[in-house]
Amino acid sequence: MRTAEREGQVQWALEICRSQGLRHTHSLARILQELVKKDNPVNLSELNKVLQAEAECDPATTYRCLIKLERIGVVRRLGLHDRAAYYVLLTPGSHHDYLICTDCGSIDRIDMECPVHALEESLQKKSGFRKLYHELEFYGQCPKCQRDV
Amino acid sequence: MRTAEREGQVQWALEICRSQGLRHTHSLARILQELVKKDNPVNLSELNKVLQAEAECDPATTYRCLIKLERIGVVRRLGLHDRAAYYVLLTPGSHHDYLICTDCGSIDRIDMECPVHALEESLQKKSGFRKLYHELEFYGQCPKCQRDV
DNA sequence: ATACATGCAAACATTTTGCTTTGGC
DNA sequence: GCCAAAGCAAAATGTTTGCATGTAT
Repeated sequence: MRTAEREGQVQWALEICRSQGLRHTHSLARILQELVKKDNPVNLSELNKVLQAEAECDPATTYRCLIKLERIGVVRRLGLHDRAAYYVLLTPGSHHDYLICTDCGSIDRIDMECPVHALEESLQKKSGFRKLYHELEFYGQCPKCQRDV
Repeated sequence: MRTAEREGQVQWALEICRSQGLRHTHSLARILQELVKKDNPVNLSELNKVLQAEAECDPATTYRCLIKLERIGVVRRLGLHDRAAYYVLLTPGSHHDYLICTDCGSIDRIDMECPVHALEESLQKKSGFRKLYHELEFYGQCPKCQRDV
């Protein structure tokens, strides 16, 4: 991804934040930048490793920011197998499924057409649930970890 | 599910445990019984609420049992959204996807043909991952929680 | 000026481990 | 009798909250 493209995503997110009444603070901007830069689910401690190291924001702040961002629909929180919660930026039209190694925990985005969209719609009608979305992850042992046994 | 059927599942699981070298203890049997009875993903604290109350087994024991059960392929650990680890019995031929309420946390099993199986196979070839399986969950707001707003 | 956001520290929840004792084989 | 499993208690990990202070609007 090009720098300009990243910058655009950050701007897009900040725009939504502003329109939803969040204040434009240094912490918020930095968190969004990191999320865009990683371009993959990240958990709190990973984020904090970067941000705290630079004394740019406190873990509690990161945590609270992410909650707000989730509430306004800018990020999504994923429950991957780890004990930690993971967060991804929800840029428009971007939905991703993941391939995760049960041994080393590596997370790869799967580039394929998601096969679940159609079902999601019919399920929404059948179940009466609202605001439906899904999470799809494949787990297994990655090539590297197969060798390391 | 009928009692006899349940009993059969427990026996099936115990059989595998034995063949894999696990000892047939009271705790193990009780944990399997609970898992069969719930017939839905359960987390540690739910299990312990029942088992500890009856002084039937210690949380640490439950925890360690589940790890063993997972290792030998009798249960699967799921990473649902509330960050507690959930466990389900993996009876042969049973794969389930879930519909989960983001508000109250209710977990419903979805009775539909899983649309991901075919993809799983091709992904296994393409990625070089081994022992691939997937986890698919739909999240949304259930009818009851829509009313409660 | 006001309300929201931050930082720090402490509280919580849950999982994981160490060690001694018990009990299945 | 031997070794895996259980029980108890403590450590580790990660999340969440309280409160005083700072800062965007």
